[in-house]
Amino acid sequence: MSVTHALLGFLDLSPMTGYDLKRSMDESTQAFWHASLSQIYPALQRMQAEGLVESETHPQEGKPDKRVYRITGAGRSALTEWLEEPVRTLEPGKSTALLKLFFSGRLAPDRILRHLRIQLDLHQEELVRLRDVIAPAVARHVADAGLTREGRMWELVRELGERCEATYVAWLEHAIQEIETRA
Amino acid sequence: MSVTHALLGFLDLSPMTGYDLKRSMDESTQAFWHASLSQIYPALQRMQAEGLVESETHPQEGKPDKRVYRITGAGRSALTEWLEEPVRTLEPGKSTALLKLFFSGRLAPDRILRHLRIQLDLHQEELVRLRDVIAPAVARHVADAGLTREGRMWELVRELGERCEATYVAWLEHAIQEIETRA
DNA sequence: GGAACCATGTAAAGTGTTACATGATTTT
DNA sequence: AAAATCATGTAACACTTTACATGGTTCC
Repeated sequence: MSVTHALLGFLDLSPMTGYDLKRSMDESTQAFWHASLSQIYPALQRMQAEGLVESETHPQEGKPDKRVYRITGAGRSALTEWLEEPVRTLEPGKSTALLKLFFSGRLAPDRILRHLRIQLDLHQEELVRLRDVIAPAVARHVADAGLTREGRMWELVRELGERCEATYVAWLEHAIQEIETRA
Repeated sequence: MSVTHALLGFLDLSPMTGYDLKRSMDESTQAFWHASLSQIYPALQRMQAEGLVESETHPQEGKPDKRVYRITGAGRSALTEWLEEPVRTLEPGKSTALLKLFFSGRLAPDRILRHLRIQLDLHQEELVRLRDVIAPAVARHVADAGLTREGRMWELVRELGERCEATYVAWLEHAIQEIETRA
């Protein structure tokens, strides 16, 4: 179970609530790692039972009490151990969009084109987000908190995201043209 | 559950056993869709109960009887319906390797480099496989079976795979150099 | 006035992996 | 002699998603 490690990674940067963790993920690792709140809350409880994190409750009015989690020494050890172990296999992903395209030979060309144009929009938006929203956010965060070594990693990962999305967009344009001309 | 649709997609091309389906997936959609045998066998039974497929048993000696599945009219309808529905959201994937890199700020640079070089090997191998194994396999299959429209889709998807792997490899080389020079 | 945000969680259902169980044939 | 291929499946476990439940505040 690797939600654990993702949460430890974020909690190693600063103490946070489950809600904060979800937001952090959505704003950074979203494209290659994500988790839902109903997965995060039980995971944090389990992690506390295992001694990887500890929590403090901050009472609030009109809202549920805020529960701030903090990584423990044991948690930091577990994180380091996990980080030091290299990934030795290619992890196959899942893409419904590609699976559909793969089997779309029997579909009418204009139906395929419609699907591809929807994908093009989505990936173009993501590309813009990575360039105009995430890139400055990483830069700001590094400048503010002075997390230079961490920031270098974030920027590297973001750069891969940008390159992959650019590749995807270029391929979609190519695929659309291919199908348009041969239809 | 989309194992169902993947299986329907393959069975629409020709009748097959569960074992065949697994092999077909491994040889084609593996990078963006996969399933294990212990997922495939129960799925086929469920699909038969739902009337999406039907099966014939071919007795064999020394081996378990071969059970060949064939798509039904209802199965073909379900497949078409699914194919015609466009994918309207970006599906976030999961990459343990990227998640680790994202949190590797505290790791020693040569440890990070070791991880990245392992990844480089894996992705270079995959790139070779796509170019030298999959590309001719697609071409052969199209020539043999004359599945020209399907083949065009397969080739398009393969091309994306190749472009993405090439991008990934280039980025890994860039990341390795970055860390080597700044370490 | 409604949507989105903050903030917690539970329960049920769905999906996927790993281990187990069998056993002949073919390749290394 | 060991490993891989062919060929089927079950059982237990692990993980994820969706729906439910609550309720005040802030933005449009």
